[in-house]
Amino acid sequence: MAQKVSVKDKILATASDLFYTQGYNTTGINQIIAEAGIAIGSLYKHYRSKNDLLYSYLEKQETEFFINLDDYLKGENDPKVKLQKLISYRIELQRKTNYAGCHFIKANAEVGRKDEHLNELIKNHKAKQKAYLYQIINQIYPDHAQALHTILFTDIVFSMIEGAVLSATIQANTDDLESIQNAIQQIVLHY
Amino acid sequence: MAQKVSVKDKILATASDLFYTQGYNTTGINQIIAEAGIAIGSLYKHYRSKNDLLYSYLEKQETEFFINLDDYLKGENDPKVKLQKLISYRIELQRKTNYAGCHFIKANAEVGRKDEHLNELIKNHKAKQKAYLYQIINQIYPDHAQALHTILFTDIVFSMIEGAVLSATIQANTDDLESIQNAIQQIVLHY
DNA sequence: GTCTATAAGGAGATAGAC
DNA sequence: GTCTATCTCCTTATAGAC
Repeated sequence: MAQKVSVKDKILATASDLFYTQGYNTTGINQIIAEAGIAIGSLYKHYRSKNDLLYSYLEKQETEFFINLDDYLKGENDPKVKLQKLISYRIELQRKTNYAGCHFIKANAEVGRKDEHLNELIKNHKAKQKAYLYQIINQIYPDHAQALHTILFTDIVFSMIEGAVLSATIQANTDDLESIQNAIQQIVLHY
Repeated sequence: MAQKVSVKDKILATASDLFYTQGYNTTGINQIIAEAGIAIGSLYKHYRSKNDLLYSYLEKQETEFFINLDDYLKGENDPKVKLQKLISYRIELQRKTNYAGCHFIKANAEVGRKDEHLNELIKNHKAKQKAYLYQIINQIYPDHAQALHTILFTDIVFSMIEGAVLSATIQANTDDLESIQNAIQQIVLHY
């Protein structure tokens, strides 16, 4: 069973790349089939519509994001270092993708809340990211005896990361991501 | 000189509203002229292209954003209160616009850095926002004798605001904006 | 799986009459 | 300023032959 790279996977890989780098609305079906080197009949055999392709793209990103993050943090036990590395993970991702930003934020800005299914995918992803962060911060401050409670600290760190990733897509650099990494490091070491 | 509302202004107002609420790429020229109740000939008499309309829209937003912010903070002298009110300003803006987010971030996500002129407009706006914030924070900590330097503190507050505004567009609420307002309040009061 | 043809509609933009 | 006509091109999606 299975060829090396199935046609279905090739379609999704090409569409994903185009949606991410040049946007969903400005990517046409014809461009997808041309760059994937497949026939239009094959595309509509595997995917009902362009919208269906968008969902599949984000569902795959959702899975891969956390698999790669787990892999990146594997073997690290100090939660303070984990938090630093979580930001390093985002920095490396931005550099690798030429500062293309977060897949989900981009889709949100292009399509928005009109599409309920899409909005659910995006909200779920962001909730998972926040929960992941909470779990690390809770290990740093297990007794909650800090100036800022764990939940509130998670909220502000989450917002910082979101804002700094956004800034990377505008400025085409990781300056703000490095700033917040530096500041969070200082906060965690001193308090 | 001047009618009550010039045709040129009406075009820009309609286009601005549509670009902001439903996006630039998904808004057509025909929709703009229909909702503005003007003729297509008039549109192209005042604006060279749809792209030209996008620039004019953001240039006007740039001006209005700071005029309204100045007005909102007018009469407030305590920099700590100013910082709180600056975030309240963003919270009110999001509630008023049904959580449509930041005009510039949306344009950045839809068009991106491909359009150099657009990217310049966006970078300038964000730089001005940061400078505005820096000026307030510098009044709070004029001697810099704090754990976090003024520049670094400005960076993280800026990222927090950006991230929390973004979150408002995804969640259709101001929870994260209120969280960061709360946290910043605590930080400023205690340190 | 491939190919081509085509439907049905929308896009941005221009030109000319009034 | 208004109106309508039109140009050219592109869009998503379907159908059928091979």
